Amino acid sequence: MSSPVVFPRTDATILSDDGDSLTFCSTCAFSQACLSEGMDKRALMDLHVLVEHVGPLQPGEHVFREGDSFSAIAAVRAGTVKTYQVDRDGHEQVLGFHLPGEVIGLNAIHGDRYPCNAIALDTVMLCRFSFPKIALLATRLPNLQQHLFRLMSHDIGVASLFARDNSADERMAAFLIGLSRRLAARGYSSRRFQLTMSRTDIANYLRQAPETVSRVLRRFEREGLVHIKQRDVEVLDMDRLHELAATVLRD
Amino acid sequence: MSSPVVFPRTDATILSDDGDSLTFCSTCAFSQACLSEGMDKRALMDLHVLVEHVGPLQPGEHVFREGDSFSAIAAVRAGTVKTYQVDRDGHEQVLGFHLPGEVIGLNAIHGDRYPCNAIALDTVMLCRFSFPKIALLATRLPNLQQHLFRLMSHDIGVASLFARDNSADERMAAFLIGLSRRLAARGYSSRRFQLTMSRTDIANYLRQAPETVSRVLRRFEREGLVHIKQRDVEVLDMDRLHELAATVLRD
DNA sequence: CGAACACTTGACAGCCCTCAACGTGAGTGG
DNA sequence: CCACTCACGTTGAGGGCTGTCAAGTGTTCG
Repeated sequence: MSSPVVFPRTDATILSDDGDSLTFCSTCAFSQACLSEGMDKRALMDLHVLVEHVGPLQPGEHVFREGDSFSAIAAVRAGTVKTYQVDRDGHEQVLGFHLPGEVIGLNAIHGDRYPCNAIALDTVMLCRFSFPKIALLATRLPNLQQHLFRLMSHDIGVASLFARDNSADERMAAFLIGLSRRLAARGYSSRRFQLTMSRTDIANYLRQAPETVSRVLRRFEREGLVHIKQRDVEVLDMDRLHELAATVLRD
Repeated sequence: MSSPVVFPRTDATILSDDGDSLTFCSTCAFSQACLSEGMDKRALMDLHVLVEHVGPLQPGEHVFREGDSFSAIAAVRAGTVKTYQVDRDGHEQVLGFHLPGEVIGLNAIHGDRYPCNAIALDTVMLCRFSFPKIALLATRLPNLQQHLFRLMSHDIGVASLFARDNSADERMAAFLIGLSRRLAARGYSSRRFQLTMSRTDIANYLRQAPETVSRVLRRFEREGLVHIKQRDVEVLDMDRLHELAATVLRD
Protein backbone atom coordinates (compact mmCIF):
# COMPACT_ATOMS: atom_id res chain seq x y z
CA MET A 1 0.00 0.00 0.00
CA SER A 2 2.78 2.38 0.86
CA SER A 3 4.87 1.28 -2.06
CA PRO A 4 6.56 4.08 -3.94
CA VAL A 5 5.23 5.62 -7.08
CA VAL A 6 7.15 3.90 -9.78
CA PHE A 7 5.94 5.93 -12.68
CA PRO A 8 8.01 9.08 -12.43
CA ARG A 9 11.20 7.14 -11.74
CA THR A 10 11.45 4.53 -14.41
CA ASP A 11 15.14 4.91 -15.09
CA ALA A 12 16.10 1.85 -13.10
CA THR A 13 13.50 -0.31 -14.75
CA ILE A 14 13.83 0.76 -18.35
CA LEU A 15 14.87 -2.17 -20.44
CA SER A 16 17.20 -1.77 -23.33
CA ASP A 17 15.41 -1.19 -26.59
CA ASP A 18 16.70 -4.11 -28.54
CA GLY A 19 15.62 -5.28 -31.94
CA ASP A 20 12.93 -7.51 -30.50
CA SER A 21 10.79 -4.50 -29.77
CA LEU A 22 8.97 -4.81 -33.03
CA THR A 23 7.74 -8.30 -32.26
CA PHE A 24 7.55 -7.61 -28.56
CA CYS A 25 4.96 -4.93 -29.22
CA SER A 26 2.86 -6.80 -31.72
CA THR A 27 0.07 -7.21 -29.18
CA CYS A 28 0.40 -3.72 -27.76
CA ALA A 29 -2.30 -1.07 -27.83
CA PHE A 30 -0.22 0.88 -30.29
CA SER A 31 0.48 -1.97 -32.64
CA GLN A 32 -2.22 -0.82 -35.01
CA ALA A 33 -0.62 2.58 -35.17
CA CYS A 34 2.87 1.13 -35.43
CA LEU A 35 2.15 -1.47 -38.03
CA SER A 36 -0.34 0.37 -40.16
CA GLU A 37 0.77 1.13 -43.65
CA GLY A 38 1.78 4.64 -44.44
CA MET A 39 4.09 4.78 -41.49
CA ASP A 40 7.61 4.57 -42.73
CA LYS A 41 10.44 2.80 -41.00
CA ARG A 42 11.91 6.02 -39.70
CA ALA A 43 8.65 6.94 -38.04
CA LEU A 44 8.31 3.51 -36.54
CA MET A 45 11.73 3.80 -35.00
CA ASP A 46 10.80 7.18 -33.56
CA LEU A 47 7.86 5.60 -31.78
CA HIS A 48 9.85 2.68 -30.47
CA VAL A 49 12.61 4.88 -29.17
CA LEU A 50 9.92 6.73 -27.27
CA VAL A 51 8.82 3.65 -25.33
CA GLU A 52 10.12 2.92 -21.87
CA HIS A 53 9.54 -0.57 -20.62
CA VAL A 54 8.52 -0.49 -16.97
CA GLY A 55 8.30 -3.39 -14.58
CA PRO A 56 7.79 -5.97 -13.43
CA LEU A 57 5.57 -4.40 -10.77
CA GLN A 58 4.47 -6.56 -7.86
CA PRO A 59 0.86 -6.85 -6.68
CA GLY A 60 0.01 -3.79 -4.62
CA GLU A 61 2.58 -1.53 -6.27
CA HIS A 62 1.16 1.71 -7.60
CA VAL A 63 1.70 2.83 -11.17
CA PHE A 64 0.63 6.36 -10.28
CA ARG A 65 -1.42 8.02 -7.58
CA GLU A 66 -4.20 10.56 -7.64
CA GLY A 67 -2.73 14.04 -7.69
CA ASP A 68 0.60 13.05 -9.24
CA SER A 69 1.53 15.44 -11.99
CA PHE A 70 0.74 13.95 -15.37
CA SER A 71 3.60 13.21 -17.67
CA ALA A 72 2.95 9.91 -19.39
CA ILE A 73 0.40 7.36 -20.51
CA ALA A 74 1.09 3.64 -20.41
CA ALA A 75 0.02 0.50 -22.20
CA VAL A 76 -0.43 -2.59 -20.07
CA ARG A 77 1.86 -5.30 -21.43
CA ALA A 78 1.08 -8.03 -18.89
CA GLY A 79 -1.05 -8.36 -15.77
CA THR A 80 -3.98 -6.31 -14.60
CA VAL A 81 -4.05 -2.70 -13.43
CA LYS A 82 -6.89 -1.39 -11.29
CA THR A 83 -7.76 2.30 -11.34
CA TYR A 84 -9.65 3.75 -8.39
CA GLN A 85 -10.43 6.86 -6.43
CA VAL A 86 -10.77 7.41 -2.71
CA ASP A 87 -13.40 9.79 -1.41
CA ARG A 88 -12.91 11.94 1.64
CA ASP A 89 -14.56 9.31 3.84
CA GLY A 90 -11.87 6.87 2.82
CA HIS A 91 -14.19 4.80 0.66
CA GLU A 92 -12.65 3.33 -2.43
CA GLN A 93 -14.32 3.64 -5.81
CA VAL A 94 -13.04 1.29 -8.53
CA LEU A 95 -13.09 2.92 -11.96
CA GLY A 96 -11.83 0.07 -14.09
CA PHE A 97 -9.63 -2.94 -14.65
CA HIS A 98 -7.07 -2.67 -17.41
CA LEU A 99 -5.87 -5.77 -19.23
CA PRO A 100 -2.89 -6.33 -21.49
CA GLY A 101 -3.11 -4.15 -24.57
CA GLU A 102 -5.12 -1.44 -22.88
CA VAL A 103 -3.95 2.10 -22.13
CA ILE A 104 -4.12 3.92 -18.81
CA GLY A 105 -3.62 7.59 -18.00
CA LEU A 106 -5.68 9.06 -20.83
CA ASN A 107 -8.08 10.67 -18.37
CA ALA A 108 -5.21 12.70 -16.89
CA ILE A 109 -4.45 14.87 -19.91
CA HIS A 110 -7.18 17.23 -18.94
CA GLY A 111 -6.04 18.72 -15.65
CA ASP A 112 -2.38 17.81 -15.90
CA ARG A 113 -2.73 15.52 -12.88
CA TYR A 114 -3.82 11.93 -12.56
CA PRO A 115 -7.43 11.99 -11.35
CA CYS A 116 -7.19 8.47 -9.92
CA ASN A 117 -4.84 5.86 -8.53
CA ALA A 118 -3.52 2.94 -10.57
CA ILE A 119 -2.34 -0.19 -8.81
CA ALA A 120 -1.05 -3.57 -9.98
CA LEU A 121 -3.29 -6.50 -9.09
CA ASP A 122 -0.71 -9.08 -10.10
CA THR A 123 2.70 -8.97 -11.79
CA VAL A 124 2.45 -6.11 -14.25
CA MET A 125 4.59 -5.01 -17.18
CA LEU A 126 4.05 -1.63 -18.80
CA CYS A 127 5.11 0.40 -21.79
CA ARG A 128 5.44 4.01 -20.78
CA PHE A 129 5.02 6.86 -23.27
CA SER A 130 5.95 10.42 -22.37
CA PHE A 131 2.84 12.28 -23.37
CA PRO A 132 4.47 15.50 -24.55
CA LYS A 133 6.78 13.44 -26.71
CA ILE A 134 4.13 11.17 -28.19
CA ALA A 135 1.89 14.18 -28.83
CA LEU A 136 4.74 15.90 -30.63
CA LEU A 137 5.41 12.78 -32.64
CA ALA A 138 1.71 12.61 -33.46
CA THR A 139 1.94 15.92 -35.26
CA ARG A 140 4.31 14.25 -37.70
CA LEU A 141 2.45 10.92 -37.84
CA PRO A 142 -1.24 11.40 -38.64
CA ASN A 143 -1.87 7.70 -38.09
CA LEU A 144 -0.53 7.95 -34.57
CA GLN A 145 -2.63 11.01 -33.87
CA GLN A 146 -5.70 9.27 -35.19
CA HIS A 147 -4.90 6.27 -33.04
CA LEU A 148 -4.69 8.41 -29.91
CA PHE A 149 -7.99 10.04 -30.80
CA ARG A 150 -9.59 6.63 -31.17
CA LEU A 151 -8.24 5.31 -27.90
CA MET A 152 -9.62 8.30 -26.04
CA SER A 153 -12.90 8.26 -27.90
CA HIS A 154 -13.35 4.62 -26.99
CA ASP A 155 -12.80 5.29 -23.30
CA ILE A 156 -15.50 7.96 -23.27
CA GLY A 157 -18.20 5.37 -23.83
CA VAL A 158 -16.88 2.62 -21.58
CA ALA A 159 -17.50 4.25 -18.25
CA SER A 160 -21.18 4.74 -18.90
CA LEU A 161 -21.83 1.04 -19.44
CA PHE A 162 -22.23 0.02 -15.84
CA ALA A 163 -23.82 3.26 -14.76
CA ARG A 164 -27.19 1.96 -15.83
CA ASP A 165 -29.84 0.77 -13.49
CA ASN A 166 -29.68 -2.85 -14.48
CA SER A 167 -30.09 -5.76 -12.12
CA ALA A 168 -27.20 -7.28 -10.23
CA ASP A 169 -27.40 -10.37 -12.46
CA GLU A 170 -27.23 -8.36 -15.65
CA ARG A 171 -24.28 -6.30 -14.54
CA MET A 172 -22.36 -9.35 -13.40
CA ALA A 173 -23.06 -11.14 -16.68
CA ALA A 174 -21.95 -8.07 -18.58
CA PHE A 175 -18.79 -7.89 -16.51
CA LEU A 176 -17.91 -11.50 -17.28
CA ILE A 177 -18.75 -11.19 -20.96
CA GLY A 178 -16.72 -8.00 -21.14
CA LEU A 179 -13.69 -9.67 -19.60
CA SER A 180 -14.11 -12.66 -21.88
CA ARG A 181 -14.20 -10.51 -25.01
CA ARG A 182 -11.30 -8.31 -24.03
CA LEU A 183 -9.16 -11.33 -23.23
CA ALA A 184 -10.15 -13.02 -26.47
CA ALA A 185 -9.21 -9.90 -28.41
CA ARG A 186 -5.68 -10.27 -27.07
CA GLY A 187 -5.41 -13.93 -27.87
CA TYR A 188 -6.37 -15.42 -24.51
CA SER A 189 -9.13 -17.96 -23.99
CA SER A 190 -12.62 -16.54 -23.90
CA ARG A 191 -14.05 -19.49 -21.96
CA ARG A 192 -11.50 -19.98 -19.22
CA PHE A 193 -9.78 -17.16 -17.43
CA GLN A 194 -8.76 -15.91 -14.02
CA LEU A 195 -10.29 -13.13 -12.03
CA THR A 196 -7.24 -11.16 -10.99
CA MET A 197 -9.31 -8.95 -8.70
CA SER A 198 -11.08 -9.71 -5.43
CA ARG A 199 -14.84 -10.02 -5.03
CA THR A 200 -14.69 -6.76 -3.15
CA ASP A 201 -13.10 -5.01 -6.13
CA ILE A 202 -15.67 -6.45 -8.51
CA ALA A 203 -18.47 -5.39 -6.19
CA ASN A 204 -17.04 -1.92 -5.90
CA TYR A 205 -16.68 -1.63 -9.68
CA LEU A 206 -20.24 -2.82 -10.29
CA ARG A 207 -21.58 -0.66 -7.46
CA GLN A 208 -22.79 -3.60 -5.45
CA ALA A 209 -22.15 -5.15 -2.06
CA PRO A 210 -19.53 -7.91 -1.97
CA GLU A 211 -22.20 -10.23 -0.63
CA THR A 212 -24.29 -9.61 -3.71
CA VAL A 213 -21.38 -10.51 -5.98
CA SER A 214 -20.88 -13.71 -4.05
CA ARG A 215 -24.55 -14.64 -4.22
CA VAL A 216 -24.91 -13.90 -7.91
CA LEU A 217 -21.81 -15.89 -8.83
CA ARG A 218 -23.01 -18.84 -6.76
CA ARG A 219 -26.40 -18.69 -8.44
CA PHE A 220 -24.78 -18.53 -11.87
CA GLU A 221 -22.93 -21.69 -10.88
CA ARG A 222 -26.07 -23.47 -9.68
CA GLU A 223 -27.82 -22.55 -12.93
CA GLY A 224 -25.00 -23.96 -15.00
CA LEU A 225 -23.89 -20.67 -16.52
CA VAL A 226 -20.34 -20.83 -15.24
CA HIS A 227 -18.05 -22.95 -13.16
CA ILE A 228 -16.12 -21.00 -10.58
CA LYS A 229 -13.38 -22.27 -8.33
CA GLN A 230 -11.79 -19.51 -6.32
CA ARG A 231 -10.83 -17.00 -8.95
CA ASP A 232 -10.78 -19.39 -11.88
CA VAL A 233 -13.74 -18.91 -14.18
CA GLU A 234 -15.00 -21.30 -16.82
CA VAL A 235 -17.93 -20.13 -18.91
CA LEU A 236 -20.27 -23.07 -19.53
CA ASP A 237 -23.18 -21.37 -21.27
CA MET A 238 -21.90 -18.37 -23.17
CA ASP A 239 -25.22 -17.86 -24.93
CA ARG A 240 -27.34 -17.53 -21.83
CA LEU A 241 -24.69 -15.38 -20.17
CA HIS A 242 -24.66 -13.18 -23.23
CA GLU A 243 -28.43 -13.02 -23.19
CA LEU A 244 -28.33 -11.77 -19.61
CA ALA A 245 -25.65 -9.22 -20.44
CA ALA A 246 -27.40 -7.97 -23.54
CA THR A 247 -29.41 -5.28 -21.80
CA VAL A 248 -26.19 -3.79 -20.46
CA LEU A 249 -23.96 -4.23 -23.50
CA ARG A 250 -26.68 -3.29 -25.99
CA ASP A 251 -26.12 -5.98 -28.57
CA MET B 1 -39.35 12.80 -33.61
CA SER B 2 -39.26 11.98 -37.29
CA SER B 3 -37.42 15.15 -38.15
CA PRO B 4 -34.59 14.73 -40.64
CA VAL B 5 -30.98 14.40 -39.68
CA VAL B 6 -29.63 17.87 -40.14
CA PHE B 7 -25.98 17.11 -39.59
CA PRO B 8 -24.87 15.68 -42.92
CA ARG B 9 -26.75 18.34 -44.87
CA THR B 10 -25.69 21.62 -43.48
CA ASP B 11 -25.32 23.42 -46.76
CA ALA B 12 -28.60 25.23 -46.47
CA THR B 13 -27.96 26.37 -42.94
CA ILE B 14 -24.33 27.38 -43.14
CA LEU B 15 -24.02 31.03 -42.37
CA SER B 16 -21.54 33.21 -44.15
CA ASP B 17 -18.23 33.36 -42.34
CA ASP B 18 -18.04 37.06 -41.81
CA GLY B 19 -15.51 39.00 -39.79
CA ASP B 20 -17.60 38.74 -36.65
CA SER B 21 -16.62 35.11 -36.28
CA LEU B 22 -13.73 35.94 -34.04
CA THR B 23 -15.96 37.64 -31.49
CA PHE B 24 -18.84 35.28 -32.17
CA CYS B 25 -16.72 32.37 -31.05
CA SER B 26 -15.21 33.92 -27.97
CA THR B 27 -17.37 31.72 -25.74
CA CYS B 28 -16.94 28.61 -27.86
CA ALA B 29 -15.35 25.37 -26.72
CA PHE B 30 -12.46 26.04 -29.05
CA SER B 31 -11.88 29.60 -27.96
CA GLN B 32 -9.00 28.58 -25.77
CA ALA B 33 -7.37 26.89 -28.71
CA CYS B 34 -8.19 29.72 -31.05
CA LEU B 35 -7.14 32.55 -28.83
CA SER B 36 -4.18 31.01 -27.13
CA GLU B 37 -0.87 32.58 -27.87
CA GLY B 38 1.44 30.80 -30.25
CA MET B 39 -1.28 30.44 -32.82
CA ASP B 40 -0.61 32.86 -35.63
CA LYS B 41 -3.25 34.72 -37.54
CA ARG B 42 -2.98 32.41 -40.51
CA ALA B 43 -3.66 29.38 -38.35
CA LEU B 44 -6.58 31.11 -36.72
CA MET B 45 -8.09 31.82 -40.09
CA ASP B 46 -7.65 28.18 -41.06
CA LEU B 47 -9.66 27.14 -38.05
CA HIS B 48 -12.39 29.66 -38.63
CA VAL B 49 -12.74 28.74 -42.27
CA LEU B 50 -13.26 25.19 -41.08
CA VAL B 51 -16.30 26.04 -39.00
CA GLU B 52 -19.80 25.61 -40.33
CA HIS B 53 -22.52 27.36 -38.40
CA VAL B 54 -25.56 25.10 -38.11
CA GLY B 55 -29.01 26.06 -36.99
CA PRO B 56 -31.18 27.20 -35.50
CA LEU B 57 -32.53 23.74 -34.70
CA GLN B 58 -36.00 23.47 -33.21
CA PRO B 59 -36.81 21.39 -30.12
CA GLY B 60 -37.07 17.75 -31.13
CA GLU B 61 -34.80 18.07 -34.16
CA HIS B 62 -31.96 15.60 -34.23
CA VAL B 63 -28.35 16.68 -34.64
CA PHE B 64 -27.33 13.13 -35.49
CA ARG B 65 -28.68 9.65 -34.91
CA GLU B 66 -27.14 6.44 -33.66
CA GLY B 67 -25.54 4.60 -36.53
CA ASP B 68 -25.03 7.65 -38.73
CA SER B 69 -21.56 7.60 -40.22
CA PHE B 70 -19.26 9.89 -38.30
CA SER B 71 -17.89 12.89 -40.08
CA ALA B 72 -17.92 15.82 -37.72
CA ILE B 73 -17.93 17.01 -34.14
CA ALA B 74 -19.85 20.05 -33.02
CA ALA B 75 -19.69 22.71 -30.34
CA VAL B 76 -22.99 23.81 -28.86
CA ARG B 77 -23.33 27.55 -29.38
CA ALA B 78 -26.77 28.04 -27.82
CA GLY B 79 -29.43 25.83 -26.32
CA THR B 80 -29.18 22.33 -24.90
CA VAL B 81 -28.47 19.07 -26.71
CA LYS B 82 -29.44 15.75 -25.18
CA THR B 83 -27.53 12.59 -26.13
CA TYR B 84 -29.23 9.25 -25.63
CA GLN B 85 -29.36 5.64 -26.72
CA VAL B 86 -32.32 3.35 -27.26
CA ASP B 87 -32.03 -0.30 -26.26
CA ARG B 88 -33.70 -3.08 -28.15
CA ASP B 89 -36.72 -2.94 -25.85
CA GLY B 90 -37.26 0.64 -26.92
CA HIS B 91 -36.20 2.08 -23.60
CA GLU B 92 -34.36 5.37 -23.77
CA GLN B 93 -31.10 5.89 -21.92
CA VAL B 94 -29.96 9.49 -21.50
CA LEU B 95 -26.18 9.86 -21.67
CA GLY B 96 -25.80 13.57 -21.11
CA PHE B 97 -26.97 17.14 -21.53
CA HIS B 98 -24.68 19.45 -23.45
CA LEU B 99 -24.71 23.15 -22.75
CA PRO B 100 -23.30 26.08 -24.74
CA GLY B 101 -19.55 25.77 -25.08
CA GLU B 102 -19.53 21.99 -24.86
CA VAL B 103 -18.61 19.59 -27.65
CA ILE B 104 -20.60 16.61 -28.88
CA GLY B 105 -19.58 13.75 -31.13
CA LEU B 106 -16.22 12.97 -29.57
CA ASN B 107 -17.37 9.47 -28.62
CA ALA B 108 -17.95 8.65 -32.30
CA ILE B 109 -14.34 8.82 -33.49
CA HIS B 110 -13.77 5.28 -32.38
CA GLY B 111 -16.06 3.19 -34.57
CA ASP B 112 -16.63 5.77 -37.31
CA ARG B 113 -20.32 5.88 -36.40
CA TYR B 114 -22.23 7.89 -33.84
CA PRO B 115 -22.91 5.55 -30.91
CA CYS B 116 -25.86 7.61 -29.72
CA ASN B 117 -28.55 10.05 -30.77
CA ALA B 118 -28.32 13.80 -30.25
CA ILE B 119 -31.46 15.90 -30.09
CA ALA B 120 -32.18 19.57 -29.48
CA LEU B 121 -34.14 20.27 -26.29
CA ASP B 122 -34.75 23.89 -27.18
CA THR B 123 -33.58 26.23 -29.92
CA VAL B 124 -30.03 25.13 -30.65
CA MET B 125 -27.15 26.69 -32.55
CA LEU B 126 -24.07 24.66 -33.41
CA CYS B 127 -20.58 25.07 -34.81
CA ARG B 128 -19.78 22.07 -36.94
CA PHE B 129 -16.19 20.90 -37.49
CA SER B 130 -15.35 18.28 -40.09
CA PHE B 131 -13.29 15.85 -38.08
CA PRO B 132 -10.87 14.79 -40.82
CA LYS B 133 -10.20 18.44 -41.54
CA ILE B 134 -9.74 19.52 -37.94
CA ALA B 135 -7.53 16.50 -37.28
CA LEU B 136 -5.40 17.42 -40.27
CA LEU B 137 -5.21 21.00 -39.08
CA ALA B 138 -4.25 19.72 -35.61
CA THR B 139 -1.08 18.18 -37.04
CA ARG B 140 0.02 21.71 -37.95
CA LEU B 141 -1.29 23.38 -34.80
CA PRO B 142 -0.02 21.67 -31.65
CA ASN B 143 -2.23 23.88 -29.51
CA LEU B 144 -5.30 22.67 -31.35
CA GLN B 145 -4.19 19.06 -31.04
CA GLN B 146 -3.61 19.50 -27.35
CA HIS B 147 -7.02 21.08 -27.00
CA LEU B 148 -8.72 18.15 -28.69
CA PHE B 149 -6.84 15.76 -26.44
CA ARG B 150 -8.00 17.69 -23.39
CA LEU B 151 -11.62 17.79 -24.49
CA MET B 152 -11.66 14.03 -24.94
CA SER B 153 -9.75 13.35 -21.77
CA HIS B 154 -12.25 15.42 -19.85
CA ASP B 155 -15.19 13.46 -21.21
CA ILE B 156 -13.69 10.15 -20.11
CA GLY B 157 -14.23 10.94 -16.46
CA VAL B 158 -17.63 12.59 -16.66
CA ALA B 159 -19.78 9.56 -17.33
CA SER B 160 -18.74 7.69 -14.22
CA LEU B 161 -19.92 10.42 -11.88
CA PHE B 162 -23.51 9.35 -11.47
CA ALA B 163 -22.92 5.71 -10.72
CA ARG B 164 -25.58 4.11 -8.70
CA ASP B 165 -24.38 3.75 -5.19
CA ASN B 166 -25.16 7.29 -4.18
CA SER B 167 -28.57 8.18 -2.81
CA ALA B 168 -31.23 9.84 -4.90
CA ASP B 169 -30.73 13.06 -2.95
CA GLU B 170 -27.01 13.12 -3.51
CA ARG B 171 -27.28 12.51 -7.23
CA MET B 172 -29.93 15.19 -7.65
CA ALA B 173 -27.84 17.69 -5.68
CA ALA B 174 -24.80 16.80 -7.80
CA PHE B 175 -26.84 17.25 -10.95
CA LEU B 176 -27.98 20.72 -9.91
CA ILE B 177 -24.53 21.78 -8.74
CA GLY B 178 -23.06 20.46 -11.96
CA LEU B 179 -25.48 22.46 -14.06
CA SER B 180 -24.87 25.53 -11.95
CA ARG B 181 -21.11 25.31 -12.37
CA ARG B 182 -21.18 24.63 -16.08
CA LEU B 183 -23.54 27.54 -16.65
CA ALA B 184 -21.41 29.80 -14.48
CA ALA B 185 -18.31 28.83 -16.47
CA ARG B 186 -20.00 30.20 -19.57
CA GLY B 187 -21.10 33.44 -17.97
CA TYR B 188 -24.63 32.54 -16.98
CA SER B 189 -26.02 32.84 -13.48
CA SER B 190 -25.10 30.05 -11.12
CA ARG B 191 -28.05 30.70 -8.81
CA ARG B 192 -30.92 31.03 -11.24
CA PHE B 193 -31.29 28.93 -14.33
CA GLN B 194 -33.78 26.93 -16.34
CA LEU B 195 -34.06 23.18 -16.62
CA THR B 196 -34.34 22.74 -20.36
CA MET B 197 -35.09 19.03 -19.95
CA SER B 198 -38.14 17.24 -18.59
CA ARG B 199 -38.28 15.46 -15.22
CA THR B 200 -38.37 12.23 -17.17
CA ASP B 201 -35.09 13.07 -18.89
CA ILE B 202 -33.45 14.00 -15.60
CA ALA B 203 -34.68 10.79 -14.01
CA ASN B 204 -33.42 8.76 -16.92
CA TYR B 205 -30.02 10.46 -16.77
CA LEU B 206 -29.72 9.91 -13.02
CA ARG B 207 -30.98 6.32 -13.26
CA GLN B 208 -34.06 7.04 -11.20
CA ALA B 209 -37.82 6.94 -11.59
CA PRO B 210 -39.46 10.23 -12.61
CA GLU B 211 -41.50 10.03 -9.42
CA THR B 212 -38.31 10.01 -7.39
CA VAL B 213 -37.05 13.13 -9.14
CA SER B 214 -40.30 14.86 -8.40
CA ARG B 215 -40.26 13.86 -4.75
CA VAL B 216 -36.64 14.85 -4.21
CA LEU B 217 -37.08 18.24 -5.82
CA ARG B 218 -40.18 18.93 -3.75
CA ARG B 219 -38.33 17.94 -0.59
CA PHE B 220 -35.38 20.16 -1.52
CA GLU B 221 -37.92 22.97 -1.82
CA ARG B 222 -39.54 22.23 1.55
CA GLU B 223 -36.11 22.18 3.16
CA GLY B 224 -35.22 25.55 1.69
CA LEU B 225 -32.42 24.32 -0.56
CA VAL B 226 -33.95 25.57 -3.78
CA HIS B 227 -36.99 27.31 -5.12
CA ILE B 228 -38.50 25.60 -8.11
CA LYS B 229 -41.35 26.83 -10.26
CA GLN B 230 -41.95 24.62 -13.24
CA ARG B 231 -38.53 24.41 -14.85
CA ASP B 232 -37.13 27.56 -13.29
CA VAL B 233 -34.61 26.84 -10.58
CA GLU B 234 -33.31 29.21 -7.94
CA VAL B 235 -30.64 27.90 -5.62
CA LEU B 236 -31.29 29.22 -2.12
CA ASP B 237 -28.68 27.37 -0.08
CA MET B 238 -25.70 26.60 -2.30
CA ASP B 239 -23.61 25.44 0.65
CA ARG B 240 -25.99 22.74 1.83
CA LEU B 241 -26.66 21.66 -1.73
CA HIS B 242 -22.95 21.42 -2.31
CA GLU B 243 -22.55 19.47 0.89
CA LEU B 244 -25.10 16.95 -0.34
CA ALA B 245 -23.41 16.71 -3.73
CA ALA B 246 -19.93 16.35 -2.28
CA THR B 247 -19.99 12.57 -2.07
CA VAL B 248 -20.77 12.40 -5.78
CA LEU B 249 -18.55 15.22 -7.03
CA ARG B 250 -15.67 14.35 -4.70
CA ASP B 251 -14.79 17.82 -3.49
C1' DC C 1 -0.38 -23.93 13.94
C1' DG C 2 -2.58 -19.60 14.23
C1' DA C 3 -3.82 -15.26 12.43
C1' DA C 4 -5.42 -12.50 8.83
C1' DC C 5 -7.98 -12.20 4.98
C1' DA C 6 -11.29 -13.48 1.45
C1' DC C 7 -15.37 -15.59 0.55
C1' DT C 8 -19.95 -17.58 1.65
C1' DT C 9 -24.48 -17.81 3.64
C1' DG C 10 -28.55 -16.22 6.20
C1' DA C 11 -31.85 -12.77 8.35
C1' DC C 12 -33.64 -8.35 8.11
C1' DA C 13 -34.61 -3.74 6.75
C1' DG C 14 -34.56 0.30 3.88
C1' DC C 15 -34.49 2.75 -0.31
C1' DC C 16 -36.53 3.33 -4.39
C1' DC C 17 -39.25 1.41 -8.26
C1' DT C 18 -43.85 0.22 -9.79
C1' DC C 19 -48.52 1.06 -10.17
C1' DA C 20 -52.25 4.16 -9.78
C1' DA C 21 -54.65 8.46 -9.36
C1' DC C 22 -54.82 13.23 -9.35
C1' DG C 23 -53.34 18.09 -10.24
C1' DT C 24 -51.41 21.59 -13.41
C1' DG C 25 -50.27 24.29 -17.40
C1' DA C 26 -50.06 25.16 -22.37
C1' DG C 27 -52.21 24.93 -26.66
C1' DT C 28 -56.48 24.41 -29.52
C1' DG C 29 -60.90 25.10 -31.30
C1' DG C 30 -65.51 26.45 -30.59
C1' DC D 1 -63.72 33.53 -22.94
C1' DC D 2 -64.18 28.80 -21.90
C1' DA D 3 -64.14 23.84 -22.44
C1' DC D 4 -61.27 20.40 -23.93
C1' DT D 5 -57.10 17.74 -24.63
C1' DC D 6 -52.79 16.07 -23.66
C1' DA D 7 -48.35 15.96 -21.88
C1' DC D 8 -46.05 16.80 -17.81
C1' DG D 9 -45.66 16.81 -13.00
C1' DT D 10 -47.12 15.55 -8.24
C1' DT D 11 -48.60 12.55 -4.54
C1' DG D 12 -49.78 8.12 -2.22
C1' DA D 13 -49.63 2.94 -1.29
C1' DG D 14 -47.24 -1.31 -1.65
C1' DG D 15 -43.62 -4.48 -2.80
C1' DG D 16 -39.10 -6.17 -4.45
C1' DC D 17 -34.21 -5.89 -4.95
C1' DT D 18 -30.18 -5.35 -2.75
C1' DG D 19 -27.47 -3.29 1.08
C1' DT D 20 -26.35 -3.98 5.96
C1' DC D 21 -25.29 -6.71 9.79
C1' DA D 22 -23.79 -11.00 11.61
C1' DA D 23 -21.75 -15.45 11.77
C1' DG D 24 -19.49 -19.19 9.74
C1' DT D 25 -16.17 -21.45 6.32
C1' DG D 26 -12.12 -21.76 3.54
C1' DT D 27 -7.42 -20.25 2.12
C1' DT D 28 -2.94 -18.17 2.40
C1' DC D 29 1.08 -17.07 4.70
C1' DG D 30 4.15 -16.04 8.52
